[in-house]
Amino acid sequence: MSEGRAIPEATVARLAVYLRVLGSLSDGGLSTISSEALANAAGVNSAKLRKDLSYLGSFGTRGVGYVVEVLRERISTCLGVSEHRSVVLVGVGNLGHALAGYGGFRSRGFRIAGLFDADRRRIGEEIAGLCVQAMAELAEVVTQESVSIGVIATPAEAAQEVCDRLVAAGVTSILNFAPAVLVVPDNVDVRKVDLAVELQILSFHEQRKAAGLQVVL
Amino acid sequence: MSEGRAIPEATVARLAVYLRVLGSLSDGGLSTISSEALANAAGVNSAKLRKDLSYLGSFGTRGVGYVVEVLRERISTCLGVSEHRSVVLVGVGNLGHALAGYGGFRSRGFRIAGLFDADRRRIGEEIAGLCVQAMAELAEVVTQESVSIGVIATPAEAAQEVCDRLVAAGVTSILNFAPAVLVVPDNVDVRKVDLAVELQILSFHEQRKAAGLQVVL
DNA sequence: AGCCGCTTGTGAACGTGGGCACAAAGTCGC
DNA sequence: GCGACTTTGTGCCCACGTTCACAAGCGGCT
Ligand SMILES: NC(=O)c1ccc[n+]([C@@H]2O[C@H](COP(=O)([O-])OP(=O)(O)OC[C@H]3O[C@@H](n4cnc5c(N)ncnc54)[C@H](O)[C@@H]3O)[C@@H](O)[C@H]2O)c1
Ligand SMILES: NC(=O)c1ccc[n+]([C@@H]2O[C@H](COP(=O)([O-])OP(=O)(O)OC[C@H]3O[C@@H](n4cnc5c(N)ncnc54)[C@H](O)[C@@H]3O)[C@@H](O)[C@H]2O)c1
Repeated sequence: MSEGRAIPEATVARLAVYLRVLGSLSDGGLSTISSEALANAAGVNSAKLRKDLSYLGSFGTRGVGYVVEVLRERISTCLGVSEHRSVVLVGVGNLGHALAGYGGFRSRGFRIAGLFDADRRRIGEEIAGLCVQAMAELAEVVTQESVSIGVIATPAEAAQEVCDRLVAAGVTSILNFAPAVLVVPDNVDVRKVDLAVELQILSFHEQRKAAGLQVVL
Repeated sequence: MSEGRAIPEATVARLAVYLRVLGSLSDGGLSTISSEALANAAGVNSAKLRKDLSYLGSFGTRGVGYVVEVLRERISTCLGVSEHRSVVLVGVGNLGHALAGYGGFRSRGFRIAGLFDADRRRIGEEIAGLCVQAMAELAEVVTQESVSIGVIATPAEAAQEVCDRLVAAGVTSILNFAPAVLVVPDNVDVRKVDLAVELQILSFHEQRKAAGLQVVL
């Protein structure tokens, strides 16, 4: 199966996980790995893993497995992180501070090209070697540094406005931490992370478990 | 369709979103809402929304829509957040601080029953009215306060160990922010939030868009 | 060189979820 | 009270994703 084939959304998400797991493994000095072993480490079914990898071409060796370095290379390229990709972060409050200082960004293929906030008092503050800038400078940084991804960590009320400014500046992918539904043009991708939603899903299953016990009693 | 029916995972996730959107709307004084309007606000298809709600029973009024308060009540109950549910947070570093201070927790049905860290220097520190406690006290708090959900915000290396302690203490749902695959018993649910994975998924689509342009040129 | 055992890559079956389209059921105006 | 209009609830079908199972392929051992 060659490169040009459409890769399912679910597969893309797992590829990112495989890449992370391979990162830990190759530190361990392992040079090849079987689908079974990698699948275990990633917490998925081995057939699924093989099918996922088959979308990238077939470069495993039957009877042996996959060469770790080739695999990493292949997945990185597919995900577009074989060289660092630039992101901007808007909203440097509680959450924004944590994100700005987070090393996992860089080690997994991203570079923070700028921090932005609307609050004058925050501007100029230095976090992890970067200065917080005014919103007015957003467009220039996005253009200058070829930023394609924007992260929103402002309050929900400001999210749509910030989103619009990011899109106007040329950003075509947005990761939104604010609990708000964003409206964007067709060519822009949005992913959202809502902590409360995650907890509520867990809560739902707790509810179920409790109900199950009731029946047993 | 009555209560006992199995609710699809995808529906549960959306119910949580509907609940959030209803929160903003009922502040607006609206007493009823049509599936069309709510679907728009939540960014989904109206047929899908109606099907989702139908799993909770049929309590809409044809020709009118749904009574906002009834709807909120119904979804809250289904998700098990009609009264506050207790959670503990382990790992009060950069991310943990932000989470501990986050108001969206409480307003969406959760109460932080305890903050825990392995670092002696962090113990005793007060955040949002709660003191950081030693890991040794974890089990007691979980039991005492009927905590069912644990949030892990420690480094990846410590995640499995922390997870094991949470499970041993009686926690049956875990939200994991550490980039690590957790192994848990069957009766325990795990959800993970991995920022880098989210960014890599966006990056993949950027890659695609760029490839599309190449073809055009 | 040939055979054996291991692992990949994938066809086919199955299950879940999404969306259309419409009948059923209610409201509102007259 | 009746008819026109609105909106729900859902049957049906299609697309996507998961899992099983196995033939094909490769390395290593004799
Ligand atoms: N803190 C958490 O742990 C957490 C967890 C999940 C989700 N969230 C969400 O993330 C978002 C940020 O949370 P927080 O706790 O960091 O809030 P915060 O209030 O501490 O920070 C928000 C920051 O955004 C800035 N801001 C406000 N309006 C802006 C605008 N129009 N343009 C640019 N910057 C603007 C503010 O100046 C502030 O610095 C919120 O939507 C929150 O719901 C937070
Ligand atoms: N900071 C971010 O924005 C961010 C974003 C995404 C994911 N993450 C992940 O979240 C986790 C925490 O990130 P962070 O930046 O807050 O790290 P951090 O180092 O600032 O905080 C980690 C905390 O965990 C505590 N800890 C370590 N081992 C422990 C143990 N065995 N038991 C209990 N507590 C222990 C430490 O004392 C520290 O307080 C990491 O896994 C990181 O990869 C962080």
